[in-house]
Amino acid sequence: MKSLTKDGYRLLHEGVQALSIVEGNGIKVDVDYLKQTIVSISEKIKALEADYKEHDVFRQWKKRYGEKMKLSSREQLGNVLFKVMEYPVYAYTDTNRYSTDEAALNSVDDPFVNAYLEVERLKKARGTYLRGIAREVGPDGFLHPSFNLHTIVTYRSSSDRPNFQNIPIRNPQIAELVRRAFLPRAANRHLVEIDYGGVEVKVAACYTEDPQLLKYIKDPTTDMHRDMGMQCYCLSPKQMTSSARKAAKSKFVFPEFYGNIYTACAKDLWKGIDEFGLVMPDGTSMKKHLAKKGWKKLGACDPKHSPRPHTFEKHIQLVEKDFWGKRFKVYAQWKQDWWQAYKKKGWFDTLTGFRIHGLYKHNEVVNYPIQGSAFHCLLWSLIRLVKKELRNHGFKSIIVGQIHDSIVADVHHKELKPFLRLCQEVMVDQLTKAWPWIIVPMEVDFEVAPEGKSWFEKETYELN
DNA sequence: AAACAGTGCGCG
DNA sequence: AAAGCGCGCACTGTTT
Repeated sequence: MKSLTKDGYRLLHEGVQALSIVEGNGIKVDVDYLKQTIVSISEKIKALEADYKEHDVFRQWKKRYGEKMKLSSREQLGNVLFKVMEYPVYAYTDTNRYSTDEAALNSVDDPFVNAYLEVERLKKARGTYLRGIAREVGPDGFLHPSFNLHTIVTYRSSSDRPNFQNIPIRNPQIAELVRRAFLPRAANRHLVEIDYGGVEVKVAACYTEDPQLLKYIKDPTTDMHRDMGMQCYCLSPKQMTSSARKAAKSKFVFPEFYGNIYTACAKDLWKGIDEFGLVMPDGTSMKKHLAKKGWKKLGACDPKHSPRPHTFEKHIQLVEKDFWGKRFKVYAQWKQDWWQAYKKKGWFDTLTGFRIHGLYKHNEVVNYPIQGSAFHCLLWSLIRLVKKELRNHGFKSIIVGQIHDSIVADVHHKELKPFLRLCQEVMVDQLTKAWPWIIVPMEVDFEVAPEGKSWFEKETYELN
């Protein structure tokens, strides 16, 4: 990090100061719950592993490795499945070993792998999270994760000891297991999360000034993810569902914005049909519906070969072409121009006051300014709240963490509404005034856990 | 024993 | 133009 502007320097300097206060505040942890849960999960893992012996894969594994057999060795498992038992190889790693991630194991039609994946999920929760948190928690029952600003190439932040920015949430069972350990610091307080809605898309619109993207953001009657759901799965407005919207958002729109290509998107959208339980309103299956539309099977999804006709892959190739060629063509042009300018100069500037020098790939050059500046919106607001507003208002409520586009706070019950109002004023009104390059409306969403209850129990909260 | 590369997986 | 971006952490297997 050389060549910063004065504004950029000041943001990081004050950011470090504000985050050190957040680190000092810390988060209350239910240590007894952690201890008990580690024990009960260990018993569950033991019981599940006892059933392994019934399976052929386990017997073959034992036969091949004997004393050296290790259930935690994916390399051994890969050799047993793909070499010994000769299941079809799903993929290879960078160093030409058998790929044994979740997708590769799911491709194997054997009951053992389902049990194995379930146990591995529990072990991840126990090891990285329950034990990881228990190891770092202080004798007073508070956790003080570090937040770093000076080591991240994109100009976002990171967190460690433990990493507070990757606590499970997507898998509801695992989320409950881990998040029940996080509590407010007193029975009359709430854990609260305030997040910027769609901030990366909004910042992308500020850089690219794409009129279509701006319209989607400014006109609340439009919905980009809904439109893309209809297009990807060939649905009419009446056939469209919220699950198809979610699938399109996470499997097409965001990946495309970050530079993924249609082959990978097609594969994920196809997988998403089962993952999101997508069916037609009349009960017919989504795959049958797509076949009727002329897309009969997934296709090879190999970037080296062009897609075969009547495949879903072919369809998504056309959707992608429309996405960048028609729908967001100004965004596409911006990416080209931005990349060309970088190649000529050797650096690029962010809207938040940084000049980024060095050797970067195309996707990095077009993604970093957007990811970095989106986080800087959060950082600016956090600084203003921690170093100024919360003090001036004499609040007992404090900020205890930060997750890229959201703030986690420990809030006194009596201060709940004024605290949220203040956050909204800083994160929306004050920020927009301070940074005139923000040419779209910002918004924040609130989640609040009941008084004295854990982080797992947070719920959407309407401020009025 | 410590360090390293590789793999996998949790989050935004 | 390249074939999504970033981060931290646990674990294996190998080397120092």
